[in-house]
Amino acid sequence: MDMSSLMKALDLGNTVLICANCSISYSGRAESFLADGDRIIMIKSDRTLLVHQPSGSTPINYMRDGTAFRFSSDGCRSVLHCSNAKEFMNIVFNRVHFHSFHELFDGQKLQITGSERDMSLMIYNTPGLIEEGFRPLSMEEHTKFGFIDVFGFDRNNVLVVVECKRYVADPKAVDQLKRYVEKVKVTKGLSSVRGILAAPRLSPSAESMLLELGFEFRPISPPKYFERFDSKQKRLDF
Amino acid sequence: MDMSSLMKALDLGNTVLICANCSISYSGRAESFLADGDRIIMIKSDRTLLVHQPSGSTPINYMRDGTAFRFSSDGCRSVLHCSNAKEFMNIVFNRVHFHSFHELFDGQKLQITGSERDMSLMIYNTPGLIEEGFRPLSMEEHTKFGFIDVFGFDRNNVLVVVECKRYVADPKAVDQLKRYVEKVKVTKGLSSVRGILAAPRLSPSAESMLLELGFEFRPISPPKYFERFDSKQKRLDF
DNA sequence: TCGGATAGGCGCCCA
DNA sequence: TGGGCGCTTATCCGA
Repeated sequence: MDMSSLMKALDLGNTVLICANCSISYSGRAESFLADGDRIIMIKSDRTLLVHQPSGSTPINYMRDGTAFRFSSDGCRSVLHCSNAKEFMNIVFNRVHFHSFHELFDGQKLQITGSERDMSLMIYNTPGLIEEGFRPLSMEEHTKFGFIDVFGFDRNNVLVVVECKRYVADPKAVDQLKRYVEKVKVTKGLSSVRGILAAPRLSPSAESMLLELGFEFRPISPPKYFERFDSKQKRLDF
Repeated sequence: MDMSSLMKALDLGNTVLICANCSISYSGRAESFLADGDRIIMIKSDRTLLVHQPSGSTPINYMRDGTAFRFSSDGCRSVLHCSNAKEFMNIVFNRVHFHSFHELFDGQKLQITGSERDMSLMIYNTPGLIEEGFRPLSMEEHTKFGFIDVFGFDRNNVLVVVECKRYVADPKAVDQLKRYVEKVKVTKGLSSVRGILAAPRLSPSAESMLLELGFEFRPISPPKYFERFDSKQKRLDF
């Protein structure tokens, strides 16, 4: 591998692919070592470095954007030294199977639907999903009461806090709902505030926690969630 | 790009790299679309697919391991159809800049220190980090009381639950500690159990929550954490 | 920049 | 396989 051409490619903002047998040491937020093996190394134009093993979705090692790179060689082996403000990584190459540089143009962002926010929006626009007579007041109230997903009154004018989860609601979700309900109680000086957890489904311990706290569950899925796979789910078009 | 050779490479368990201008549609756990741009596509031997833009550390699109791939072409454009049990993805190629296949051998796992578990271990082995007279009983108790990091008695034989966080402890960490303390109280039938949060630092709202609950904070960092960068931090050698 | 929360989170361990 | 949870989480969004 021609080191100077690689460094030049990085300087030009190219994206670099290297396929090599190497070992990797990391020190920073933690410390790690990865013994010899074949990996794919990707260095992006923003100086993010990713090291991928031949299986798994997450990189086995990585450095965040803005990393500085330097090559060295002790005759026998070449080493890629990577560093940023708080971290170091050394990649020791045994053999480079392959490498290439690419100038890539991509300014696109992912357009996505089916997030937790979309779920909040659906409930806000169709309050009957929670119950007859539910009147949402606000969405994503970041100021007075924290980060409440949907917030409103029930038919008896009792305040309701709704927490949405796009997948199985677990104990953490109940913790979170509880925290928001407490916050609203204190802020508003109320003794009674309802807590409702809206999610496709509840985990067992989340269910027992919810019961114990006197909170409620609504089986609701994010819009478009699995619409193609679960024909039984009623779909609300927005 | 020769589609049949690519499919053959995948069948052989090779790892595939493609650099191409493409657009991507996804439907499954959510629904998304990514307009035309240059990306790096990686298909691993376990049939994980990753799509990387020229910046950022996370893939912009991906399919999990065990995905099935099929190519099609309508004369003008070729399309890679990806599917697994619950998800679909279509990658529509405008132009393939480059592609290659690699047979990779890597059975190595990352050896890492500085995790939350290492922090628990450090406290378990050096109880004085919590306070004089602290006697740990168990670590990572997964059975009776949940997932408590460190669990023990103080000098007055009062039960102590310690929750470790390797970075800034936030409101969720306090929620978690609270949940464990409650669980122990109920399980053991005790009225008084101490809760201690061990972390390098506390977020503001975590601090006020902790205070309100009568819990305590210990400024402790995971072993080796930033040892190389923060010379002011007292280091305990293990 | 910091704080708080979500994520198509992923990956690991254990029942 | 599903629950529970840590992560060198990353990323987004608002103050």
